[in-house]
Amino acid sequence: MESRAVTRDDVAKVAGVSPATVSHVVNNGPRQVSKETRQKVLSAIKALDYRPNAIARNLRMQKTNSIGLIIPDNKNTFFSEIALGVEQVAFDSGYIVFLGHSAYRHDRELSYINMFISQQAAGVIWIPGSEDPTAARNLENFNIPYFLLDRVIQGVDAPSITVDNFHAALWAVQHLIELGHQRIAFIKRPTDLSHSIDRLNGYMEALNQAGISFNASYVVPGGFLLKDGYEAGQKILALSPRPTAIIGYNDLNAIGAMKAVQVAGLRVPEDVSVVGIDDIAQSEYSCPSMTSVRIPEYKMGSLSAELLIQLINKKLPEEKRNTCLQGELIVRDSTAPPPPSSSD
Amino acid sequence: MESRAVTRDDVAKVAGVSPATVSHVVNNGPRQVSKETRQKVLSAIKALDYRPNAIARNLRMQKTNSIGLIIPDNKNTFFSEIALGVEQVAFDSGYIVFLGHSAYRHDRELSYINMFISQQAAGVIWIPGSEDPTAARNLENFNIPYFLLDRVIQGVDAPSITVDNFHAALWAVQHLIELGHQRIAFIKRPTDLSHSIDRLNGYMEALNQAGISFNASYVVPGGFLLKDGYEAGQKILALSPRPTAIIGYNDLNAIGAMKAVQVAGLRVPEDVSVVGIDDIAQSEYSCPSMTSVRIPEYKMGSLSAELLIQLINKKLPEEKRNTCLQGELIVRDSTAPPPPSSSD
DNA sequence: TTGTAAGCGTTATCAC
DNA sequence: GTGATAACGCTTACAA
Repeated sequence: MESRAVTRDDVAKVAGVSPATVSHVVNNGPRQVSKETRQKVLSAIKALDYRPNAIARNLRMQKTNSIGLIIPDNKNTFFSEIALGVEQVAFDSGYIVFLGHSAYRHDRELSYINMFISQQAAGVIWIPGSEDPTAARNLENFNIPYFLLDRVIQGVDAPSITVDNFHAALWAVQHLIELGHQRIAFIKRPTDLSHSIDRLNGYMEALNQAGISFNASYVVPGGFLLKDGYEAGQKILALSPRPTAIIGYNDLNAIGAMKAVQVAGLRVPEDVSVVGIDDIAQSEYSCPSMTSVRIPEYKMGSLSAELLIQLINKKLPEEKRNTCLQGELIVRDSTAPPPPSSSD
Repeated sequence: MESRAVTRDDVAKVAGVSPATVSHVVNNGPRQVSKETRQKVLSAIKALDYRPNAIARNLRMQKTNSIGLIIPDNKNTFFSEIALGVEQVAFDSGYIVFLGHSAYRHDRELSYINMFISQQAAGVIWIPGSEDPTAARNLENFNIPYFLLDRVIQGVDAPSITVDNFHAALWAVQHLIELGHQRIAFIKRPTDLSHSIDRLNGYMEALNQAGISFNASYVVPGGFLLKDGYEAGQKILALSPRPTAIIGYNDLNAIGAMKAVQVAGLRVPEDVSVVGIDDIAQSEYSCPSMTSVRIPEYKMGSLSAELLIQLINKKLPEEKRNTCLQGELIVRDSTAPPPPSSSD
């Protein structure tokens, strides 16, 4: 039962050929094998149910076909769709994906990077959960190609795929301003990273362009879950004068904020408009009155895998080294805002 | 730049000791190393930034520390939480996870199983997307321990962690019957697997126990996404006499059905009650009036990894080979149903 | 067209 | 307490 695994030499023995010939049949080259010999080898392989040992192959070839992927949290649909995109492309290209969660912690990030180095990963795709450049430097020291996703790290000049977060937020605010809103609240990420800072900057720039003065109390921190948005929404609704619109820095907290509005007995969008940045929670069904700036997260994953594989094969064109994807405004609340209240 | 990787021999040379000694320092044994020698080795390791090559180690040891995981679809929160649970436990135990998506297709499932065999995975965790036993047989032939998650395969006697789907559905229906409902519709999985059959059986058994005759037209197929539930909900609302309650075979299609109810100008739960099986979409915020039977999907993932590792180490107690987890009824709509319509 | 053998970076079994 | 050396299963240059 607990018998030794079938190796290439076993196949060679049964087929009555040399081990090298078996290799050349298995790999379809680089040497020619006569039709007759090939047939003998193939039937021996089938008879023994021989599976080439990828570990031995990897050691000999000094390279693997595995790609390391680190995302902060697979519970967050934004990241799980990215992981899906990475896996699909990797699979189609014969790569296999190691999945790690950083939980936004740099020590876990670093552990995974070090594991990937040990495992001789062919490349790494990675959504940084912190600003620490150590992990990136490690990969560089070991010449492992990598792509940063969604966020960049200050001082690290690496291949990356990001989203134009500045314009995503800018468009969201402009949309609301066009509808006549003046008091626009913004739920921001509690601990800032490059992408959340960009969104906040887009928010401020849009206000600035419209000549609306910035009110710091309208910027409320909140996590990215429904309950976080709910709580942030409650804080926002308690402000005076009450904002007439809320932008969530992601779609889930926007939906949570929307619930807070409804629970407070107010209507969306007649009393308070809500806009989410990103739209993975399928708002057209769950929140038909919520406008969103849709971010192509699946595309981020699939594209990053595609480009990483090009990078591994040293075929990545320079102009694709840093790609920035645009979000798309999906308008679902065309209703005009309420008439200005007395304090305006 | 493109220099050869630092190996154990390089470290030995710099430290002025033999390669074997380096190994024993790196692995903390099995041999004793004098404090002085150890220090020389450690500083050489640091100076050269030496990382042991896991591939070479795996080949020599004839085993790896990787676990293969196959889920149908990472976009589905149910599966992505499972993946999260698996990864957390694996990481804490020093294992690394290969992630594969089957997309419910057996050919992809089989491809991944074969990749895992090639990669000499220490174990496999796997949510079967089909009833085909081939993949399971393959793992058995290669003595790779595995756990089936969420579903079982007919004719395959394997370690498994499942959910008591029968009672999950039974409780959902009993809850509705207690509220006075008689016409209860059920959104079922379009293509049946063991777990969805169990849910349907639970539905029928509860009706049976309550002496309510089964109405086949009240069982409507629908996928597991919001839009699928929305469409199934529309079909259900068009039935005559109209059901007063809808059970979704998962929470997302239940939420979709709820939207259909609202769009039709009806109230939830006064006109139509909705119950979802599972509750990962955080219904307390997104659908405060939807009752759910919560299924512990994170626990499924973490427990499966824990037990798989025990199985790998031949320490799995027989009684833990097949575990069935219970769902939990979360009641959010205590409102009584509308008075019976004329046709009753 | 095929066989032989070196070597990938480890661990483990020998000696010393 | 330490140093040589034989595997592990494979790819591939070199012989035949």
